[in-house]
Amino acid sequence: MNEAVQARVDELIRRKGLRRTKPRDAVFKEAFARDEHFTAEELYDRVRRTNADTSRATVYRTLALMVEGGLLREIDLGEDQTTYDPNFLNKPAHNHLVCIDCGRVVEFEDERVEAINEEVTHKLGFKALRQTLKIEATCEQLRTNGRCPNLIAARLTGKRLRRKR
Amino acid sequence: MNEAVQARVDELIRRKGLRRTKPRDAVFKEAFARDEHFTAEELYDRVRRTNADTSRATVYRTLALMVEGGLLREIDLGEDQTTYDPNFLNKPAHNHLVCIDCGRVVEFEDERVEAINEEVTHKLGFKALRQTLKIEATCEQLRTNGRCPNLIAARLTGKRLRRKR
DNA sequence: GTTATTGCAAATGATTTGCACAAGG
DNA sequence: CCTTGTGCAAATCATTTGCAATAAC
Repeated sequence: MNEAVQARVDELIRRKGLRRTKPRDAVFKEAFARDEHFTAEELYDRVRRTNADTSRATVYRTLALMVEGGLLREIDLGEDQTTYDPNFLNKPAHNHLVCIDCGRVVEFEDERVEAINEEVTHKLGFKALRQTLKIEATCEQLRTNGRCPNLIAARLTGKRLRRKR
Repeated sequence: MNEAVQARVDELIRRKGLRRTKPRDAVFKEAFARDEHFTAEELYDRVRRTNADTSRATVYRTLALMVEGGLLREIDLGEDQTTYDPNFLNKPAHNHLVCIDCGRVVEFEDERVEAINEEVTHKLGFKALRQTLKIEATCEQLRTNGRCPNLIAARLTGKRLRRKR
């Protein structure tokens, strides 16, 4: 959790008149410890490693707080569980490409997409607030070489590649 | 349900070796009776009006069938329930703008967005399969006039405007 | 006749919530 | 102190599933 994030957390605490508590701080910290997306359960597991008495309820409650405060964004990766993205503070308008072969998620930015979005939205009589572009794609490497490092890694870690329980 | 949709349904039935049943046909028919998005529960209600003995289970099962067969797409409108969009057969690459003031959803197409998506995706080493762009926006009419017909209508129908149970 | 399909009710699973106790300011 | 925050367990609620009965082909 860098200074910029720290500042946003502090501001959130202040603005909402919240109290500083150990469990909540542990969740804040863990959420921004890496730039990876995570589910509530994954974050819970991570928090528990250093803070064994934190409850799921607190994790969920703090997640809701961060989303409402604009620190975190919920993104739709086609999973049944909600996925949280901690990278919007650094890259406020980034998009996601999801590989349906290996499940890898690549973030990318492109100001042209935004410009067009703004234009279209304005033409329709609205004012764009935020946007999410998700591209589902297949892996060229896999198609041409018959193999892709991410797919191999995903299989090794037992990662579930397609949606639904 | 027009001929084109009918043909796709027939093809799905044939390709999967499914049987023609009354409950299932009722769901197919109702799903494409209008070009509006719907939730499973809404579709269930609509189906029940003409086919009072159809069960929720069949509605869910048929929805899954249509999604898998590419007739319907699940879209993320920020609701807790899954929303289904029957318009991808006619407009395979359309996008959604969601007004956070009144909840109205506007569909739009723009080939420039697609072109850029293709380019970016290719550059990243993937091949785009499908994409979803969701723009969350505020209503200019509401901001300047202090009122917007959709918001009034939404309030009248008791439509829930923001997410979560 | 077989096999797919259905409706029902029970199961599932992520998320939320009520409540009594603990901790922050 | 006086609230806000917490953990726990129970509640929710959309969706899925097992199963015996029913309908396709």
